[in-house]
Amino acid sequence: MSSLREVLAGPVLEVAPRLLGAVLTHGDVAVRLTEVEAYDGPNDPGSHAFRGRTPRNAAMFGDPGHLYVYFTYGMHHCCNVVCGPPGTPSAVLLRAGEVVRGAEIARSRRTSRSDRDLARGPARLCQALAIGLAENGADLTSGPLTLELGEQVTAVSTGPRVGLRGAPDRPWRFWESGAATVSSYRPAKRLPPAP
DNA sequence: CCTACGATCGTCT
DNA sequence: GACGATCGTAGGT
Repeated sequence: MSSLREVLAGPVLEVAPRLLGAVLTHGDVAVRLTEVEAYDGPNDPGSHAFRGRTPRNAAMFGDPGHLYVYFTYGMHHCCNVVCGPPGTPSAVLLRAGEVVRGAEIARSRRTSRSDRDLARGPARLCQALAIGLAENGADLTSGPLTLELGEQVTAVSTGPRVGLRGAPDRPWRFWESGAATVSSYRPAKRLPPAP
């Protein structure tokens, strides 16, 4: 049986689907992951690390098994699990999951009508788990934030990533087939019609 | 169900 | 100075 850190140190495209079914816990709230996206560091025009290391993305260049959290759209946070061999800035964006513990608390943090939507979407997942910049770089093998691999999910679907422009479409989004909590797909803004 | 749009600010050009 | 790994609401079908 391999440790979490060993698994996360593998190639990002192998790690990402293995995270489906894993449970991320922060204090009293826990979320079982149903949708993730792979970001392959320097080879990936869609990755925050594509243009090298900056203060914001520094956590991606750290050891696997840590969190990379960023702030976007002036109001939302998204979180990634850093993976790949140490120093390779690869990460898996946690896009959605189902709240399996602490639903009461998660509900109080969110303005959502249904429990299904509590952690459905990357920023909602962060809200439900109270993950913000304070958690950037957090070690997932100790402390209040922990990640536990679950039973391997066998029914996995793949498709293009969400919300990206300027990156070739790569089927690097993975979700548990049929899961109710998978985020709704919003295609990237369409280009204006050619003249 | 769907598409459209405003919010709001850190980051990098 | 432009834009974003998004969300919630509004309104139409």
